[in-house]
Amino acid sequence: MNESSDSPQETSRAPTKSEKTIAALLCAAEELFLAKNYAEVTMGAIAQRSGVTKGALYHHFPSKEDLYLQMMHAALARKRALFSRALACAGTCRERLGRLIEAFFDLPKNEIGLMRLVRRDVNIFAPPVRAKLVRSYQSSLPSLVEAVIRDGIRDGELAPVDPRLLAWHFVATVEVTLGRHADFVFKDSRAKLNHVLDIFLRGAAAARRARQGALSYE
Amino acid sequence: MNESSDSPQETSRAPTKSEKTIAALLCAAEELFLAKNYAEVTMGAIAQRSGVTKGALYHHFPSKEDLYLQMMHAALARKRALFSRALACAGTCRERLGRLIEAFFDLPKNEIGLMRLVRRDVNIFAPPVRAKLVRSYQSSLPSLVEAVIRDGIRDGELAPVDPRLLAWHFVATVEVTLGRHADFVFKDSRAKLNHVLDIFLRGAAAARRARQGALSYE
DNA sequence: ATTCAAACATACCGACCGGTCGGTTTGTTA
DNA sequence: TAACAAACCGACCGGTCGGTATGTTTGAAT
Repeated sequence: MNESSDSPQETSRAPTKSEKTIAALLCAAEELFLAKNYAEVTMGAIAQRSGVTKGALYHHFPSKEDLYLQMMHAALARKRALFSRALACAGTCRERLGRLIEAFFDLPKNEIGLMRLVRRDVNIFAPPVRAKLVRSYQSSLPSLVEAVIRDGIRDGELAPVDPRLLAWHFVATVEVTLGRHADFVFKDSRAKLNHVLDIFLRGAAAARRARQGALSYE
Repeated sequence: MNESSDSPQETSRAPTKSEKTIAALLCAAEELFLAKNYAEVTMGAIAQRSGVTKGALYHHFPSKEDLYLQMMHAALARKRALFSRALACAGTCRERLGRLIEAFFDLPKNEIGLMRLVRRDVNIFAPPVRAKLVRSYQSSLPSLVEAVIRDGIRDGELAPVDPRLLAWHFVATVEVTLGRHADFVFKDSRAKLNHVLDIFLRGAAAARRARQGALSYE
């Protein structure tokens, strides 16, 4: 691997040959890991799809696991940056979460798929690696949501429930609307967005008109 | 395999030697598939844990995939029977769903784990098999919930949202409370139960006399 | 007791896959 | 253009695992 020119702060210079290869490998890995199970994706297949050989692959990545993790961490970092921007604006909790969902639904299919993939695949790695992956995922979405929810609770907009737990509920609610059936129920992503916010904030019970003036909890 | 004495209607007679072996194999498969990833569980390991050899295993099950599927289908059938009983009682939607959650939380750890396992592993099978697995899971829990929810909508207790979608939201809400963090937040499963019902029915928004005076479960 | 099929055990095969290694190309520098 | 290192190739290895072939035991019916 070449750490020589890899700095955490990306500068936009002309891409090296090596960098282009690495990018191609990471891209191929994304597609294949999305399409098939971890165990079924072979290093040979990844190399082949990248137009290089296994030798070249192992020149840049020390192992299959490392390739997967680098791919996933990069993907999660992209999401974190995107979602952070979406949540940066001021407004009510509902508005900010709406922005987030909007950004999420506007993502291309494969990018959304990666967010589901990581939740599916964490369990196949040993504890130390798994923990790192979980943290990476955590910081890419749930912890961002948690911050917004914490604000919402502080401002009396949300019920005083454990913020992290609420964040997970929110993520879970969004994830439900990613299934095929949801596409059948809602005509556009705007409808989905409102549905998610309504379900998460107001729940599934009926008779939810009069909720404005009531006392808050305790 | 011996289909000779396997009838859909189980009669309680003395278990054949072969049946005991099959049961041991299925049991071992459960434990191993729960503990490790599908690809990492070897047929040899399953046989060894059952106290037999690979030859015996392949005498009863034609393939690894088939063994996994039989194991999972049996597990899901158990759940379906249990949950059906829990939902059979009359009452409000909230009460019936409460019964269901109760039954769910009372399940031993490994049985709960199997419900999560199937959602994790569906993606590793080819479409025809996957579809069958999905249907099996679907009928073990979500479709039961859907029926209750349909009643709730009919009676004006729930908002007129697509019942199937609501059922998935409910399942997702329950699943969130299975994490480690939830055990840290709630002291007992009774607290968890009320939390799930509150979140699912009323949402996360404040401005509601949430827990105290309201009609909580039972 | 004989028989015969089901229920196992043992040894093995073939395929695959992650990873390695020696050698070759390519590009850069002096 | 000589020299050197990074990039890359492709054949190969060690090991594993699903699955099979074949022999041996059990047990119940005849």
